[in-house]
Amino acid sequence: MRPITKIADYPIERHLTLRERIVDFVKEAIIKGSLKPGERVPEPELAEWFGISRTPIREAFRQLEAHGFITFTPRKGAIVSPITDKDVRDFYAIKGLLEGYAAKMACQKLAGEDIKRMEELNEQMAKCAEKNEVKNFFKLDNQFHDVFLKVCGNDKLYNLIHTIVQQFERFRRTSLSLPGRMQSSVKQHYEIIDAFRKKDMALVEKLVKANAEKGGELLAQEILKEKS
Amino acid sequence: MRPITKIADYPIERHLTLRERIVDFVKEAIIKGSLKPGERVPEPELAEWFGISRTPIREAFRQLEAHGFITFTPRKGAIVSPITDKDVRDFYAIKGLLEGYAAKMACQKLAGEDIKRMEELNEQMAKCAEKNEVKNFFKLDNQFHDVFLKVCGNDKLYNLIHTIVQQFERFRRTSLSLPGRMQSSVKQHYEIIDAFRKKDMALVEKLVKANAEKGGELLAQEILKEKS
DNA sequence: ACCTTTAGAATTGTATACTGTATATTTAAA
DNA sequence: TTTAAATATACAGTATACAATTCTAAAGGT
Repeated sequence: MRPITKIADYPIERHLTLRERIVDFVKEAIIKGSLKPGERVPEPELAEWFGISRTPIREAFRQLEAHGFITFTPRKGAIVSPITDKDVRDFYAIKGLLEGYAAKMACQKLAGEDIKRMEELNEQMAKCAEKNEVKNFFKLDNQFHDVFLKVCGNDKLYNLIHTIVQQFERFRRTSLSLPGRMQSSVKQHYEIIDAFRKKDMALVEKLVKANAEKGGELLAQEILKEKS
Repeated sequence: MRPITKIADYPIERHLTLRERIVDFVKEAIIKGSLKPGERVPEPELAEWFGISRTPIREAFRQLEAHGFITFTPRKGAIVSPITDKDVRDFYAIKGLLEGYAAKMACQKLAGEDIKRMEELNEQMAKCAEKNEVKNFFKLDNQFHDVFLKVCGNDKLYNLIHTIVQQFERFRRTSLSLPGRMQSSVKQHYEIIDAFRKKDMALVEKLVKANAEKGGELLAQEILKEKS
């Protein structure tokens, strides 16, 4: 018989646990917008839907709760965390602060090739802006920011920003689709790239912060509109 | 018969769920240091110890994991999250940034009575420093920072700083007990109060940031020593 | 003596079942 | 018709049981 153990030598496609799959699913649903803020997320319904027991779902809920995606109200069960315009402003003030700092720290370390990559990404974003391709623009924008966030050297900071941003992905897309927003973002990015090239730490920090705050402000207004 | 429903009128002492109690217990154990970084936290053992089933424990673990207290390794189970000196430096850079910003924002809003409270707290801290009462000093220090963190007006920021700080409580105490650390902290606080009184936003930000960074640096060194 | 295999122990992941409490609904009485 | 009480229902919390996987260790063959 052939040595079956050979299988072990190949990278085993680790099957996600049910809990992990539920986390991914619900998170995705919230981000995509199919689950709206305030909407109930009933445990038994999910269990039935997936054909599994409540146990892994409850564990997933704890994780989602801890990351701010869902909120537990004593005997109402779980609902998608509602977000007010103040929440957005608060969070984006933090995001701007953190990203600005990260950019400042990355400033010296940034290699020429990093800057080149940012330029390429921004050019692609410009194209997306022309064609009004929000989804692609969104992806590229994340990659753009990732360049200097990774380089800044503070891993905790990188993770923290990611956690924060993730909670607002559901609104960011609608914000980007506002008329002219993508174009103005591209313009801001060029300024940022320029500042990076000059290695002007203070300017980089200021611009990145301004970029975040601008986005936050638009988002906040968007949420206010949705509410009414 | 007397109307039993009257009972409902009184604030019912809501009993904590087992999960919540486990979370508190483990968190406390980690903070106090009875559970050390890298140490295993076995599910079945806790279950037996408390005389309960594994279910609430597993849910508690998800929460603790999400907040960075424990780490899951695929089939090793849970261990207390190890912390390197780099982790501390990274986190305190963030903390300094956030607290500095919070202080700056609070600067205008701070009432005379708030400043008075900070002064009182700092005087008590000075006494603790003399008597070398680390535990009390620690509490007062938290209250001191809470004054302007609450006033800053950004609730998310307040929560975020709390989450971060909590993870390092286990090290902060040992750091405070270093010779002269409490005294120097008290001195820094007086400078901060002074800046608040002058409503010098830039100075307040700078001092608060410096205060955090100083603490972080000492902590990082302390951890390096413990490692060796 | 060494490698392989296989049985066993331990541990995580999941399902099912039970319990207590709260909310909803229905029924009875004023 | 309104209110109050009682029953039913739904759901969160918890316990127990089982399945699947992995690590350990001992047994057997080369």
